[in-house]
Amino acid sequence: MMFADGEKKGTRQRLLESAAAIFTEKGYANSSVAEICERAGANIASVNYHFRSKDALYRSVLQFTCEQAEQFYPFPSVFEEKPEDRLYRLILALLQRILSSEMAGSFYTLIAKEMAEPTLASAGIISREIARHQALMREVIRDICGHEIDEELLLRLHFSILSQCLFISYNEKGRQHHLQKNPIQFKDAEIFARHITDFSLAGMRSCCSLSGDLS
Amino acid sequence: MMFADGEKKGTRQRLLESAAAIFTEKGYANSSVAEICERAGANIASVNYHFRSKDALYRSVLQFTCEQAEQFYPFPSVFEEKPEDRLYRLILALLQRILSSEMAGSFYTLIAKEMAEPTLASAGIISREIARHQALMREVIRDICGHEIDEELLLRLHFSILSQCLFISYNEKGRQHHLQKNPIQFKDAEIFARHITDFSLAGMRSCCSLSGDLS
Amino acid sequence: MMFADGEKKGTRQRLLESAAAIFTEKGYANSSVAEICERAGANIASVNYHFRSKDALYRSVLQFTCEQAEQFYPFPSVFEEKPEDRLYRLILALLQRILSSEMAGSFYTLIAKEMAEPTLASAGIISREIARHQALMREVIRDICGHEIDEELLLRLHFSILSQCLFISYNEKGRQHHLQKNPIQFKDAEIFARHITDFSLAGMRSCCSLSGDLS
Amino acid sequence: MMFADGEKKGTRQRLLESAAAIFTEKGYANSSVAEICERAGANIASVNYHFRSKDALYRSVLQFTCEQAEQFYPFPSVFEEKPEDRLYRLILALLQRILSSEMAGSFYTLIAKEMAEPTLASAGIISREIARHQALMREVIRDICGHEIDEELLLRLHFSILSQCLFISYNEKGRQHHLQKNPIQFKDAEIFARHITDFSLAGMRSCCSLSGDLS
DNA sequence: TATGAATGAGGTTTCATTCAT
DNA sequence: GATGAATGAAACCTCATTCAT
Repeated sequence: MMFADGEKKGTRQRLLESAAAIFTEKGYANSSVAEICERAGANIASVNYHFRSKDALYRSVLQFTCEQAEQFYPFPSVFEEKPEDRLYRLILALLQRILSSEMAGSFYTLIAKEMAEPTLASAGIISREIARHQALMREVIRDICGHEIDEELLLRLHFSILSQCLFISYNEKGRQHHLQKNPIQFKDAEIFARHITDFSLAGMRSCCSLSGDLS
Repeated sequence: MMFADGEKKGTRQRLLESAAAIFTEKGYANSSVAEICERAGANIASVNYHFRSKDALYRSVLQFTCEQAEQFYPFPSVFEEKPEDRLYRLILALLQRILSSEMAGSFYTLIAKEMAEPTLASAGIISREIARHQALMREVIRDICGHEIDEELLLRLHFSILSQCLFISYNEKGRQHHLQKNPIQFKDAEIFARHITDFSLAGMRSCCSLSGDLS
Repeated sequence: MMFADGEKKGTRQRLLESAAAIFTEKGYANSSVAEICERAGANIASVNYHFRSKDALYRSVLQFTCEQAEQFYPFPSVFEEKPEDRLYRLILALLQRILSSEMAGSFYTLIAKEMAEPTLASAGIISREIARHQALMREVIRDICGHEIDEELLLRLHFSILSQCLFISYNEKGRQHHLQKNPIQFKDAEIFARHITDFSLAGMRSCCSLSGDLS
Repeated sequence: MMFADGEKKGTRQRLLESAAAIFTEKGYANSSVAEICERAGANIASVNYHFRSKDALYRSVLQFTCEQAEQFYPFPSVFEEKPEDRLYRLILALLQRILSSEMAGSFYTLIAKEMAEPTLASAGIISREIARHQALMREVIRDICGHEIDEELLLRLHFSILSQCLFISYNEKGRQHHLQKNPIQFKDAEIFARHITDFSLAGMRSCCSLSGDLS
């Protein structure tokens, strides 16, 4: 059922947004169906009515936040300018997807939580989406390092870049609590993207030439 | 009551080890006292007898795994060889602490989980230990980049290195499930440490000279 | 969902009545949620569904029995006959509230138990209701002893009267067991009210004139 | 086992005193064996070792506090002065037994709690001791009202006096919390005894003459 | 004589889910 | 299409008691 702008959102949609926010904040295990319904102003039975189970709701949330992220902060297309700029744009989009408060929840924060404490429920969509992003990233890395790059090295470079990006999601009460004085905000996205890009560009080039020298 | 080496361990110790393993595997919220006791071959009330609560048990596990890590894989002392080698040793020790299967659980995996989904119970020991490791890392970075390095940049460099190390802990069912074909094993620690070191050394130097150029 | 008179009561109401009876009989600490649910023919989780906790159920029971008492045996209005008769009616109403078996539980028996072993949960409603009854009682005492009566004396007279009334609640297995051959029943209420009134009237007058002589 | 003055008290004695204090403060149900042992500086198994069970410890505490009360504040012998003075002394001794802080616990406070929430464990000693005090009280009442007094009336007069005395024990957190501004202290015992005596003397005389008139 | 360790029964509470309307 | 009531399983915790030394 679709609503025109300004019309009242349906219960299903409100549940989706409420759940997205709460799962993003607390993770799957620490979120209760009751709390999600309460924040959505819906009946406690509505989750099971609309989604069959908490588990299925979670999967719907992954789908929903994934689409939202794609819509708000699309990844740069492959056919663009210099690879260095594409890398920056790719990293920036990732950070924005994590730090933005415009969306109901953050798909990539959920992904980061899934890495730490996987919910078997997630398998499908997360793997698919990561693969999609990975393909873009590998393309960029190849453009920078040369297409003859070793597969193992490619995996590791992707790993190094991705880990820095997802680590950004451990904000507020997690990393910030132990490491950071001030929480990282959306407006810092560009600065951090710049840093990660520069850091990683140098890292990539160095690793490639080392590897090249050896072979 | 004291036991000679090799003799049967006391219940408290078995609980500690069982809990370390289970918390490391599943995280705090997904672990149940019943399961911990069962694996330890202990009565379900024994957690309360020995530790007062699940929460306090968790804190004891943090303490225990922290000490174990320090004992098995100590960080390199400050008074050592070249800074580049010290960086490598620092990173290697971290990866070993995460990947080793010799210990009952992994303190740094618990830290990584705490970053993703913080348990307020953790505050003390984790902050303290992170600060300790951070101090060592900052010292190395300063030795490499020069002691006049900007504080903001120092924070970001530490962030970039640490994120790669902790991300290694998202193994088995997490990252591995979505990213990796094969789980990372203890024997890979040196390879990965080498990679992260090289990648980060280049990143650091590049960021420093960029920063230096600007000033 | 509404029920016509005589129709089956809702679970919430059955829980309230069951809890009122059991708390009145055994006190808070000796009553278990399981027993309350069993007597109400309800699931053990229903207390939490309807009242959130045993504690909150207890507060609801205080409220419920208080209203019931007020409805069944209202205190005499201030604008009545001679003060001596008002005193009698006030005391009688109190005893009836304690001894009646028409109501699910006895608010004033709960109050008496709270005096002996206070539950911090009770504070609000009990203090309020006691203050209400105290105001009525002080008014009567003043009418009998003269309005210039000393505040200290007023407190003590109220104390002497109230203590006799509440002591009546230590019935069945308490006082009766040690002091009384036969339990005091509802039909004895008038006899006892008569006794306490006469005893206290004489006491009040004597204390007042003694006090008057001194001044 | 007896100890000379100044010698270290045995565990059994320390348990008795600790239990007396805690039972007096919280009542049987709200006191835990663990807390009693802790306050006594004894092992948690010591209660069962020395007394067989919590229940048996409680009975020992009743016995112990009863003897202590008798020793510190003996009731006036029957062969004394005027009945009015004897009544005063009887009431005063009761209040002192309740309010004194010299003793490890208060037998009469325990009695008052037993009235509100009887522990079947208590039966024996409490009935016996109450009967003893009742006999003294009845003797006094008879001396004042005349020995031909009606048995029913005698019971009621005893009831009226005793209820006022025991009500004093609902101190600190109970009655005081709802009724009293300041807690009643040991030094107030005489004032209260005076009040209860005067109040009750007048009540008794009035009830007797009323009863006499009727007959 | 005494104790630290351990236990089992039972308590309250949480929670996802199902039922009946 | 939606909901308030109800439920069963399982979680954590408390506690008096017992065991083994």
